Amino acid sequence: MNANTGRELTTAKNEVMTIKEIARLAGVSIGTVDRVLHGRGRVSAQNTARIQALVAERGYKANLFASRLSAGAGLKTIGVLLPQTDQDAGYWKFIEHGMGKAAEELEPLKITIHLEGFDRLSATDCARAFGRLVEEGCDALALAPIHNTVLRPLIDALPEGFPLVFFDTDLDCRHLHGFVGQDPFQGGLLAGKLLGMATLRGRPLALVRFDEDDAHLNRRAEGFVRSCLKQNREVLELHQRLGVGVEDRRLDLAHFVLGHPEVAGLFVPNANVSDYARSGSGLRVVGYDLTPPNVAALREGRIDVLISQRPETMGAEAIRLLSRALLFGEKLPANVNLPLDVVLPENLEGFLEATSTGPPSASVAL
Amino acid sequence: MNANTGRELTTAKNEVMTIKEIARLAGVSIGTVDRVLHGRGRVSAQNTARIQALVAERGYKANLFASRLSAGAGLKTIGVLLPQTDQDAGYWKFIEHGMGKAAEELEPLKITIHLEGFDRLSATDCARAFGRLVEEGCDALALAPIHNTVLRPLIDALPEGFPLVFFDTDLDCRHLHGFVGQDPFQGGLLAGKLLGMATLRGRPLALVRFDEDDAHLNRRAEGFVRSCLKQNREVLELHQRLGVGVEDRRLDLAHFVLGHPEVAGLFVPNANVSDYARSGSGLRVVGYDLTPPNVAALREGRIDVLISQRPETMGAEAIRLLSRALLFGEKLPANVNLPLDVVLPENLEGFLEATSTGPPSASVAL
DNA sequence: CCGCAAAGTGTGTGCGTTACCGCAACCGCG
DNA sequence: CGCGGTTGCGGTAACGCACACACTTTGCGG
Repeated sequence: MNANTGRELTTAKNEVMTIKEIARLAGVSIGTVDRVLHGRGRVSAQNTARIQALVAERGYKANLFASRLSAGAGLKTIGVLLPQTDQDAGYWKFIEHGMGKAAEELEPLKITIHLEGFDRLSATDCARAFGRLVEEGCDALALAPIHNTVLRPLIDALPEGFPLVFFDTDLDCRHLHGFVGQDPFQGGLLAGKLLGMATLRGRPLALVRFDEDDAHLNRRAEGFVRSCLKQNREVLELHQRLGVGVEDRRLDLAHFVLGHPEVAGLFVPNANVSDYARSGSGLRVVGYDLTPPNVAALREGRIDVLISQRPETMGAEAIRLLSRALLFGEKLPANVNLPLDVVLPENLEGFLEATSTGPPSASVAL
Repeated sequence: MNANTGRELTTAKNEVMTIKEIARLAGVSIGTVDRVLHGRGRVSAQNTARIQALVAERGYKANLFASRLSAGAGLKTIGVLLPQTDQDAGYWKFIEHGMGKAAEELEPLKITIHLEGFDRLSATDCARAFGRLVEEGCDALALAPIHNTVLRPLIDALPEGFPLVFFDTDLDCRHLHGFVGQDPFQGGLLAGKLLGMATLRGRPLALVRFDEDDAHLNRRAEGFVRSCLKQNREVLELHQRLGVGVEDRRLDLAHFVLGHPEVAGLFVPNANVSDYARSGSGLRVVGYDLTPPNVAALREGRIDVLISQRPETMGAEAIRLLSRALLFGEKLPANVNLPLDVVLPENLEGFLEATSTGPPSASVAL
């Protein structure tokens, strides 16, 4: 009989503690225990101490079902703050979709999601949306802290222990929180490596630089440059003004290629990569995100590799993290480090089908 | 005010139907409604009809919390059948780990997992383990149907509607079931493409063929050959006997390389790829699975790319699918198509950290 | 010494479902 | 007609927790 036969994956505690049992052991009534558990005072110091000791010692945990049943409507709300879904080439729409999937799963558990969108270009609009969210009286918050300077004081004003999760971008604040996202530097490294594999040794590589002051983008670029250094390759930069149309970008690219015929590969560190997809040149192209135009270009062979951050997974995981915190009192921080997905035409379908709400890391329907 | 402001992701039904309400509307007692709902008979035909109509019409759904609370012990068990975790280079151990993660999340929901391991090389042992599992009286089953001929009749003997999920390999049977796994043919295509990117055009590629009669492996090999055809490359095959040690494999490889100096890349369609990692030759190597020796070889640059099937996600998803079926009565089939992960040293960490229980597809912590 | 408040504690009810008990009406048989 | 058995149904006690309320004890001022 091998060691793998007939095992349980969870240590079944055959003795489940109930409030009644704790009360019996402490020699008080369940009312008193209840008051201690919920910290509503009006209990003598010694009883408080004894009950707390018993709870810790016997590992009492409230029965989730009884608890949620008795809590009347018991409806919990998760507030979500993210840019309008038509911005950033639909990137946020994917995230929202993942959240919707998670929300469906959570419906039987009486958890609702309340979305507030803001204009990505307006910090004040972001702050206003945050205000609306707080007024709603959410029980937990998930947000993309893009406008960190406006948001930080607002976040710091939240009550301590308030369940909070950031996604896409992390934010350093004094509040304990979870994070769901990707390592941008590593993504740049990866892009460099992929272009290195696909081009002849020694040929220089190019990088598109956007004027935007986006920390994420810059870290990706840094990673890319580092990778080129490791490969002893020259890096050329194609500077790109903001707010320029596709036509201009193509012209700029064509001009750049003419001026640097030796360049063998191009890295576009964001979702705009389809604007730089090759038309005639032999330039290898690597970019970010599975937006519709990018997917089309990948299928047509005008982009070689896309790095995906699995936005639906991101949305779903953020919601899952918070639900577990709400339902089971699971404590944050609990981060989810999303993998850097390498997408080629050959494995594209798996990423598209995968409704990709799935996570790279843990929860139930929770 | 934009369309993205203040939306709910779930359609909140403000009027929640309870058994009591249904009973009132039908002019009977809740006991009668309960009997109809659970099909325990002893209810007149017209009452049965009326109640069923009301339930359908008003969209009554049992309150999960009340239901599980009253169900006394209420403990549900998911049975899992998989090979012993020390076989296949620890591949199954990863799956088990993912299941353990999911089990942890599910503990508060009173769902337990019961594991039965079998010897991968013995079909009869597999059948015996299945028997033990059924005797245990599980409420749902997750299994890796490797020995399909022995298992099919046993599976067909399960009661109709029994929650059933296959993982790793799918099995065609008359039972409705879910599946969690990867497309092997597409994986072979991907391997071909990656080797194509990393090697000079026109140079031939090689494929290791194992004697084993494994449908999964063969499909991967087929995909690889197809990819080479598309690239107009010759494919050479390195036949490998089963049960041969690492030393012999290395010798065989060295011999092969000497005999075919023009070969530029090697595809090993399973987790044994570290045995073929390059020592001195310039052969590019692509293989499968993030086993410890493979990960080490990838880090050392002796393997170029690993394709991962994210076994922990597989395990976790299988469990999640079943929990949702058990808890919410979600109906199967519900498949999870796992993406083909492309792993290079640059994005390796994301896959290792990611505890990867996360899914590529949907549900709660459930 | 009474009244009154506050502190400390227990009791009770409700949440929705399930399981079980038992009543009433009807059946057929001796 | 009386009796046991069946069918159809209502009633109700858990399940464990949360909350409201009522009760007892203490302390203090009048």
